[in-house]
Amino acid sequence: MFDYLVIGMVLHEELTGYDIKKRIEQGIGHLYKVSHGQLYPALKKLTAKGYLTMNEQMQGKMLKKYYMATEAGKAVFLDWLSAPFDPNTDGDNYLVKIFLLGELPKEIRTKRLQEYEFYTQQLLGQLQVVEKQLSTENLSDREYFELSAFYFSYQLLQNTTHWIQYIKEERPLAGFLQNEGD
Amino acid sequence: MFDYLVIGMVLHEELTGYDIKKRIEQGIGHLYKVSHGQLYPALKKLTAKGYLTMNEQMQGKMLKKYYMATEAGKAVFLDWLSAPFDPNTDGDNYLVKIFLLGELPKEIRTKRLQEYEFYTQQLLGQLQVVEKQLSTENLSDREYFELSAFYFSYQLLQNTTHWIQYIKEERPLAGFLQNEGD
DNA sequence: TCCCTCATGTAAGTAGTTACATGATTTC
DNA sequence: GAAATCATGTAACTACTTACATGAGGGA
Repeated sequence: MFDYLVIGMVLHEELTGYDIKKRIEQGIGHLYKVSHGQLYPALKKLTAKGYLTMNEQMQGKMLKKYYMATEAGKAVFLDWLSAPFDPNTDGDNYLVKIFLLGELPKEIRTKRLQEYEFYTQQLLGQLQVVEKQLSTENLSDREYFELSAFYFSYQLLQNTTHWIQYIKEERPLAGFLQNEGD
Repeated sequence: MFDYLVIGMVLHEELTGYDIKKRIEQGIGHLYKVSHGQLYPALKKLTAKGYLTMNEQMQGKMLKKYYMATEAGKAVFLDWLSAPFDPNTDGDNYLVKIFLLGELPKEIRTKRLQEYEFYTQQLLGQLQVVEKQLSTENLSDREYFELSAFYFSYQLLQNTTHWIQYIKEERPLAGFLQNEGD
């Protein structure tokens, strides 16, 4: 998963390890952490496997290593990204896949987003059933805060569903946050 | 962190490993995963350290092991939970701490929630600055989906802030999801 | 001159997953 | 009688974090 994300960063441009880390952080850094102790060995491994090429360049006294995906790298990346949504492996970190989804042709992309949407709506339905069975009155402190975590999950799922519906239609992002209430 | 969560589950009642896993999953299972290959060794370790007691009981032909926190266990748990909010260690998984927050006296609890709120609002402010500098027109497919991930983070942070404000005041949970738009 | 960012790497240790392994109880 | 759930454990492997280690470049 992390390997695919790395390959996905260097499909169209040469980047250094440092750049790759920054790009990931700028996009999904609030929800996905990368340490450089994880990244540099991964770059080595992916280069050895033939999924990346490495191109050393001197800049002043600094030796920089620029990486880019090979054809083999692009192929395994697209295989991974094209695969149908699987709650077991994609349930967490679906955000990573969506972050990269622009690399897929529109038809496949839409299909994948429909699967994500279906999945989140199913989950939401399950939480709605649970929610109806809950008693939210006369709660102890303990119960109040335990339940608050449930409501947090519930809210998150609602908003995720809303977001997927929005981007599935590729509606303009500028209006995304304003339209919360519609 | 996981260790404290486990101790937190058995402060007031004896539970089996299996029960502990279920309780965690029911509360925060959508956002925090527990494997039993992680739990059973942890129960052993925490018992060896003197933070839990273990009490074996035969039920039919099944040997069940009931765990409960010792005074030492309760002490380290409360130390951990009472500690001021630290973005480095609590930034992720603040949900775990809030899940257990009912164990703290109201004053400390409120102080901790104010810290969480302050932190999320600061982050939100940062994202607002970034958002204003973004151009969201004439995006390539690639750029559209990369940015969509940014907006997801943004939305999440907005909702988290809203949620923290809500539970800080201990307002009735039943009304939480309805009041999205106010 | 100092500090921050850029830039790359290793290595020890920690944590976690997955599969292996087994068997009882309950529900349909 | 089959399937799902209850119940506990180990062990190999994988992944990740953290600290160690080094140094250049740019701006105040």
